[in-house]
Amino acid sequence: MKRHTGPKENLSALNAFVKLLRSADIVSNDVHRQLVATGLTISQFGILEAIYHLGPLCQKDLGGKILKTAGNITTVITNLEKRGLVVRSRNASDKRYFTVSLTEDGKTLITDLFPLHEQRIIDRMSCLSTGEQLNLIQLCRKLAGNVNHS
Amino acid sequence: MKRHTGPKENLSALNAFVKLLRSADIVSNDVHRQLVATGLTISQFGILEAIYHLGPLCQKDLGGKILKTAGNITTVITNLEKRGLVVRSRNASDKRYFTVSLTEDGKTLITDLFPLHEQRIIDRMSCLSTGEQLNLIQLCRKLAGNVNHS
DNA sequence: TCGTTATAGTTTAACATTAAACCATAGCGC
DNA sequence: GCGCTATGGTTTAATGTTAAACTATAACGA
Repeated sequence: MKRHTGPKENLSALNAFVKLLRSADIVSNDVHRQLVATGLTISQFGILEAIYHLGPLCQKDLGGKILKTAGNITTVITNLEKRGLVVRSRNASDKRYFTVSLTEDGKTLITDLFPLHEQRIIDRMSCLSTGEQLNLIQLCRKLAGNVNHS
Repeated sequence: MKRHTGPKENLSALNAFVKLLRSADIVSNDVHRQLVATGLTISQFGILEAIYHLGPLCQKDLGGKILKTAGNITTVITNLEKRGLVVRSRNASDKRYFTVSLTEDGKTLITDLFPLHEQRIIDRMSCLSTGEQLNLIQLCRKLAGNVNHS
């Protein structure tokens, strides 16, 4: 078990880090650019998408889904609520929780938007073959420390 | 040349997209978490690092390095200047440009911080073998549309 | 030279984001 | 029931972030 690796090994680690962050940034920008036209931010879209797929969630769980802090979730949910796209409701049995659900307007919007979003992702990722995509998924899974989950 | 691929191919594209963004997010958070103690934000660190490695740059180029908009660079540079870590100087031959350089304080700080930062990256990426890191670099290069650059 | 266009940077308004301090509710042990 | 601790959510202060409108300088063509 070798503790210190040589400069060459380190270079690939540094390069991989930089390339990973940068490509994720570029791809994310490309895919989300059109969101501007809908008046939604990336985080707002992420919240709508999460509830759309998983059903009503509490703010803590939503924070886990889009990897943001509790304070931030408060802000984003408040802004979505102002636009009438979601509603908070107190959980009766445990009053610490809110359950955040889509309104009819919110459901309509995300139902319209999601297929287009999905297609943009498919188009953007098409520069990789299916085999390369699966390869990338494996590497990212290892990096995220996520060994068994789908 | 097939235009429409089946649902299975699409699934891997969607999955790769989600995993890419999420793993980049997780890795970035892990590596940058300790920056809080230095009082620097990720963007501020990125600017210092860019000038440290490339020498004085104009704001436009700095924006290209950390992939942020011009308005944002103005803010970040202003905050770095307030802390005395960088200075703006007007370019004499073309007065539209500023050249942003490190002050002595800025140089000292990034010189101290960078080796630790580098080591954290190496440690964080060590869950991938060198071969896997090179593999990841290739895939990210393709995704970023960056076919020839190192 | 004048008008047009391009480019670097700033400003503005709105929202995002974080860490840290805080509030309220819940759970637990005595 | 009373503290203690844990947990979900909010608030605050500071900074980041964007798109869009704007200013200033430069480049270019008629």
